[in-house]
Amino acid sequence: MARYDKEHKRATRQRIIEVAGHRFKQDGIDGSGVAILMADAGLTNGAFYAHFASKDDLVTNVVADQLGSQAESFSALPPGRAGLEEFLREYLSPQHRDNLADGCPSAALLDEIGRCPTATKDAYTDGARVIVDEIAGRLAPDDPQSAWAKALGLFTMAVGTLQLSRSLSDPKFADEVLKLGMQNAQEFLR
Amino acid sequence: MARYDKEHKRATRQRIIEVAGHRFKQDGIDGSGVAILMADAGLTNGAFYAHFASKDDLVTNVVADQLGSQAESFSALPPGRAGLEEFLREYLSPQHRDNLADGCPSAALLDEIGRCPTATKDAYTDGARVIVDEIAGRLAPDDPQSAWAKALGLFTMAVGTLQLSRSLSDPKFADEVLKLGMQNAQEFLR
DNA sequence: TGTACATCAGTGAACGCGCGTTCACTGATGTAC
DNA sequence: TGTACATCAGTGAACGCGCGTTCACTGATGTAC
Repeated sequence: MARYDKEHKRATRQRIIEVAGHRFKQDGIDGSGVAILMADAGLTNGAFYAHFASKDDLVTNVVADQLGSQAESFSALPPGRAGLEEFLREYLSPQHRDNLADGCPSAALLDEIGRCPTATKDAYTDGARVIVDEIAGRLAPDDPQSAWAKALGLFTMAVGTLQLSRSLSDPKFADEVLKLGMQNAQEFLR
Repeated sequence: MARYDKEHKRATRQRIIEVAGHRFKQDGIDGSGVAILMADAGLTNGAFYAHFASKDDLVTNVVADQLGSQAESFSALPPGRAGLEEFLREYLSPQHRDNLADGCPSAALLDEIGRCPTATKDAYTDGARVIVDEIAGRLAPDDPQSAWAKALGLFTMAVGTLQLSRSLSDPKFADEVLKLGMQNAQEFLR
């Protein structure tokens, strides 16, 4: 029935979602037009609407995908606090700061997501819950509930620290912010 | 010599900077066109370039103005830690979360500022230094240096917490995030 | 095995619109006499 | 005091451009016989 492999269209759609994730984080959501996203995916702009109802629809899918990937990346880490500390060390590194496109979606997009329609915020809400759960579970494996405040503190401080370091034109100051951010994070882990 | 009061043009320029601050925080920098900024100021778009060299130039001035105002607002607070706690209580309130336009420029614009040209980041860098200094001075009046890490932790966590609360579609979750954020902030103040 | 056909992912030009920016101009103002 | 003039902050139409979206179409594919 289908002219192409059943998977073909699904794979293309997924490819668009992934390149859009990179582009959005690099240039912002408002700053990334549909035409360039499609060019990134090796397609022309007209094909976009065979995959998504609108740019907003894509944004919602990108947010879900990005948060999902980030949550998944936790499973590649050593278990418990050790893995969390490793995550934070990479998170608060100059490499992560200087590589917007491959980095944390929250740090790159959080204040734009705050202005997005409800559907997009829904996707973000679901994704954020999973990530904070994961952090809390590593802080207190026996009673994650009890560590939710700490987990939230770690998450928000890490996001804020990365954003701040990215907004400083003085490289020494920017590096210092990351270093002190890691110091504060370790305070949370104690 | 001048047809109008010497202060007239300066006042208009300042009015544009202030309404642009509100609009940028509400709709984002990319999301706010020059025409609507000028309409907000009660003017037409053509007059813009008598006051600023470009939109980027305005953005830089807005960032400096916004951070300066925020720094100034600290002087209206009670001295020492008590004032800091009062500030944080207002900062992490649902009212602040739901009032983008009058709120913290960092929470509303930080990841957009991270993508701005150097001149804008310079303005942000100067402004941020003053604010973190202010926080550190309240944490450790005798040796502000020693409290810089803590001050930075408080600032980044507060910014991240507000941004997160604004991005959640579940109102209970969003309120909980603010509550737990204040709990974490108090941990820093101890 | 070879040919005619139906499918449909993707093309690329076009839509109206708002963007940042330019510019010839207007008209209210303070100054000169 | 009253009139002609110079100033210049602000007007509003226009520029080329990229935006999100639409649509008639192409052409590679798998199917039917």
